[in-house]
Amino acid sequence: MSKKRITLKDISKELNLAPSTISRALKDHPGISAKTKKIVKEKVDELGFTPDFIASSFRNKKTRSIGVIVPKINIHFHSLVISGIEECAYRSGYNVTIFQSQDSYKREKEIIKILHNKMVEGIIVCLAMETNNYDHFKKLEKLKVPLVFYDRIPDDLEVNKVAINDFDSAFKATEHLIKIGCRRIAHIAGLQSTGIFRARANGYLAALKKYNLPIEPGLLLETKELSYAEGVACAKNFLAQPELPDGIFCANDYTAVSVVQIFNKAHIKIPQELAVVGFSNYPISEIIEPHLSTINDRAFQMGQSATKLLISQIEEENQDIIKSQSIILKTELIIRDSSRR
Amino acid sequence: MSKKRITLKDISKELNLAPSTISRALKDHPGISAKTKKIVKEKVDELGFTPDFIASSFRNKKTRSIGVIVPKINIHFHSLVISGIEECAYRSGYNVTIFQSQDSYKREKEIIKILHNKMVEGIIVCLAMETNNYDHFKKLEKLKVPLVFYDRIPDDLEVNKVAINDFDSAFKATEHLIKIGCRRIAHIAGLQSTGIFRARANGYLAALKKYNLPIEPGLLLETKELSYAEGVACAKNFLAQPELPDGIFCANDYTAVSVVQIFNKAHIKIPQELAVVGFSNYPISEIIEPHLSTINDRAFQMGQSATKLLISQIEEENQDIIKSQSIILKTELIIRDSSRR
DNA sequence: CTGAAAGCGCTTACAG
DNA sequence: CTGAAAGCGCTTACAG
Repeated sequence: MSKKRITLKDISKELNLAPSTISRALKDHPGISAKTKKIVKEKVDELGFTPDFIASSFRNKKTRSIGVIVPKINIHFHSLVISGIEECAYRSGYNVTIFQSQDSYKREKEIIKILHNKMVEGIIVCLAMETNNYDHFKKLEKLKVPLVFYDRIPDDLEVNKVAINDFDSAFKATEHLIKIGCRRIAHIAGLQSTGIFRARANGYLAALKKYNLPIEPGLLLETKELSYAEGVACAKNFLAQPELPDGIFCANDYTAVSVVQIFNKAHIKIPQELAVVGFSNYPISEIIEPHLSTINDRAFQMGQSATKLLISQIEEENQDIIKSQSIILKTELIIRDSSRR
Repeated sequence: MSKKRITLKDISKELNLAPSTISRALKDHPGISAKTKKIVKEKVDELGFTPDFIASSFRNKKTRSIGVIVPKINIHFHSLVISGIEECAYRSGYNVTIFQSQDSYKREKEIIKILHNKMVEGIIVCLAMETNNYDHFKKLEKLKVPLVFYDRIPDDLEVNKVAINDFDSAFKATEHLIKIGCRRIAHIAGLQSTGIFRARANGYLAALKKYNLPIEPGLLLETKELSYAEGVACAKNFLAQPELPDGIFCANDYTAVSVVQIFNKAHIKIPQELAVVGFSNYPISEIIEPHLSTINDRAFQMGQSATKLLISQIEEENQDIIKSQSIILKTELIIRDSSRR
């Protein structure tokens, strides 16, 4: 499609040297004289030659490219993870090819099939919501394609993974509410069939238990996707209860924002009468009034760690001794006005 | 790295057929008997063969892969555009390799160099903030690498581009404020050396002119990056003026949100005493109270259109007759409570 | 309808 | 320090 590319052979003809010499000179191969290297590099610059990357990928069986499968790119958390992936990959000389599963199991399988065609040297995945069969990943493992999961991770599979400790984070958040004096603490939870949301709910429950606070089923509401609208519904549910909660820990920031707004409208003072903690440290948490206490979930670092881990596996010489690694990132409780008393 | 891949040759040996026959059978080539196709396909399924994509890319000089350069992935607008790009590319059988320029001219040039190595068949770009020299793109054009720009576009270059009409959109927004009765309308503008922000400011000015409203320099404030914090500063500036504005059109939603919050705190009623319109339809515009009127800037469609345009250029047989195309997407003024009287 | 052969542009083991 | 040769796994023009 473009006009004819310049090849190694063209350079070799121009200089009366073998193509192999040109190739080596360009790679600073030790067994080539400095003089030869110099004239080769000059000619290459003059003609604007760049080696054909596909040809050399083909020859080397190395594409220096990694695949990433996310549910949706336009979710802030994932866009931050991708940003961390790209940043780390770029510095290491890899490119990032990106796919959206749209939370569909079928599409995830299709993508795996495409990626398996060896265009990538390794894959980073956040599972689709629908996925609960992992055979497509097991196939990849057999072919020794390095694989790293982040955030949503296959339940009981020995895999490389990067995650935060959702249980601990939820425990910390709930404990914080207890320590500032809350005694009737509610939780807006994500879908309990998803591991991370179950862990957050369990962390909440564990904190209540540790401080001998009663556990009331009516104060733990499960949502399907932690949407703003679902948060509004939960907040109204709490408001309608005979005794109001004095603290709410929400499994994400969107639902926490709805709680803040609905209770504001009901003239219940935040944080004096109701303290609120969210989860994820979305940009909105610093904009809503009062600013929202939340858990920094380290999305950018998650992308970086996943990439580092993946690349280390790709470049590991002895593929046989590789063990699956699990990286747990430390989260941080950010205390802002919504829970500052 | 993986165990030995199965190749065409392996299949051909198993079936006592020539590799060329296998290759053709798999592509449903007309000159192969249905019977042969059937046995080939069965064997291929049995052995789990998939053709080596790199080898065929190398042979065909086609990677079916497009490159995308965005300033930063974790900006909502860009993540939406990328989402549109991925969606459209996936349906057309292309993959998307993504790079962040981090708004650096130097890095943008490096990326172009990497991409030029022919790993991609075409490129979609949103210029880095710093970029005002386009030589690196001109080089690509000479090599006939299809190129499409979106959002931030080289000033006076004949290129393929997808954008919205910023002037018209700003005009519409300002006109809306005038029609609901505002007479002292301010504008929080983006950096005026950037084309799109200049166009928005000009649209604002044109609307004032058309309706014979006075143009007061003190009511047009330029910011560097339309950040939330800059919005706060502008809002305070307006509040300190002897006569307050009764309408503000902001060049993005973040600054509009700051205006809403600062004026709320000063007990100025929105929309009764001050009407506000933002730009971009960020998720926060539907969360902040009162909900924000804004311009839907069609980010997802922008990604889709850019991809369609790029692919049409890639697949155009006769590369010589290609003219650069310019697609302008229609924006939509979304009226919400912040400007509903 | 099928096969033999050449070649895409590199890289590397081998030879000198 | 340099070169000749083989080959990565496909595809396609040519021949039959």
